[in-house]
Amino acid sequence: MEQLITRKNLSDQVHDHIKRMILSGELKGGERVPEASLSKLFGVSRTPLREALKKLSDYGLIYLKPRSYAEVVIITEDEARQIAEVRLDLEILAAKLFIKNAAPEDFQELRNISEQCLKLNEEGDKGASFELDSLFHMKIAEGCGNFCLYEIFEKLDARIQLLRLNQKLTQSSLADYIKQHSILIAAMEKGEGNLIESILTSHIIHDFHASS
Amino acid sequence: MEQLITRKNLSDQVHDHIKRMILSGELKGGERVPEASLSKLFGVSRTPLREALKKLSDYGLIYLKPRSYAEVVIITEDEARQIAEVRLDLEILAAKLFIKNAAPEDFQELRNISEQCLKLNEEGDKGASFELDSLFHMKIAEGCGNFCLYEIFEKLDARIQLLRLNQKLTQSSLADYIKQHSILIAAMEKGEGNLIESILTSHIIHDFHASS
DNA sequence: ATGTTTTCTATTGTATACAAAAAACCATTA
DNA sequence: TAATGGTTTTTTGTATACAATAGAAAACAT
Repeated sequence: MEQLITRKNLSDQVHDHIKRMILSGELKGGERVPEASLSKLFGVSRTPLREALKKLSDYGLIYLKPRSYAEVVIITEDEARQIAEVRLDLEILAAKLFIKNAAPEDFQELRNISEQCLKLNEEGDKGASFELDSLFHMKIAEGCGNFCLYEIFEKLDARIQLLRLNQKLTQSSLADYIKQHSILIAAMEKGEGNLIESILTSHIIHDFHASS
Repeated sequence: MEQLITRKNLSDQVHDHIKRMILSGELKGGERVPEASLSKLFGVSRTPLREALKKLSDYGLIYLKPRSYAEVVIITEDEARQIAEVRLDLEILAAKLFIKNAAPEDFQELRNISEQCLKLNEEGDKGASFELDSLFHMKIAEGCGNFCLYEIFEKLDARIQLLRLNQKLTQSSLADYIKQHSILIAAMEKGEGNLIESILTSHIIHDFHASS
């Protein structure tokens, strides 16, 4: 956690940069990611770039074909289904732990994020709205008090964001989706486990169906 | 999956080797892992070694203090609790998916592993017995048909094995633990969800309590 | 024209050299 | 003696050069 402040080494910077390029759609699925050209683009040597690519590969964002080229992954429909399956299970766990461990401020933060997410969607800023949606779910993972679970969410989140890129959602359908966040918060505050499960189930299914 | 066959690049070999050194206790928690001396030990340059260390760091086996040294992680009691918490949840998910997706041969394989695991413990070969215990749980993750879940298990498994090193368990207590595998298999064959949950709960709690 | 072999080129894998920073050491001082 | 400051040493961060291999292109045979 503490190196988040000092992290100035090129590997991590490059990693974050390429990650953003992938998640913004600048680098598309299937596109090749040659070390040489990217290192020239960023003005760094191949060493930190290789380390960045390896990490991206571990996080499932690029496919590192050994002794050959690297390319941005394409998430198949079946993989998306599997990710949603695991995600639903873990979101339920995270929400239940959140109830036990979160402070009132954490709930307030969720409300703020949720409101802003909805507002950004109304303003038509899809990209920023997506980011806040991710943040909403990550905040639950953070507030649940289980760092191991948070790490798993981090890895899943990258691939979920990648899936979003291929979703063609209308603004109103997205609004419905985002509004579920408030319902979830309410259910968590009341501690109603069954309700949480059903809300999340419909929430994640919504997410998955939109992508397939 | 396919590079498991061809993987002959030094980074991965070194990674596996160091991982084994850590999980066998040859490299103890808190011990420093300097690049230079290890690269000399393995007869490779620092480049593949660095890549191996980065990966080990991503898998939570070593702590890479930026611009400083690397050391084998020490899993605190609280972290162990968190890992067990997530693990229990995911084992239940995996077992339920296993029921739906596994072939009869998969069940047979579980039985074989479980039996051999028990035998090795009776023979006093703790290390090999532990390995088969890990394999048992990994086979469930493999057979459940969700690769994403399998990947998460892979990461958790490394840390769980590390925890085992500090457990001081008697042979008979271990035998009790291993015997629960057969009960779990039976419950999975009958498809009794509630029973699976209670078995796994006591199984994982056993694991955790032994480590704290 | 098509399939196969061969050569070439582009790209990754590895080693090494140098730069930068942190940790360890030691002398100095209050 | 404990604390402090500067110096040395160790260790990591980065760049670059060379080796090896896979993919692409070209030459060849059928």
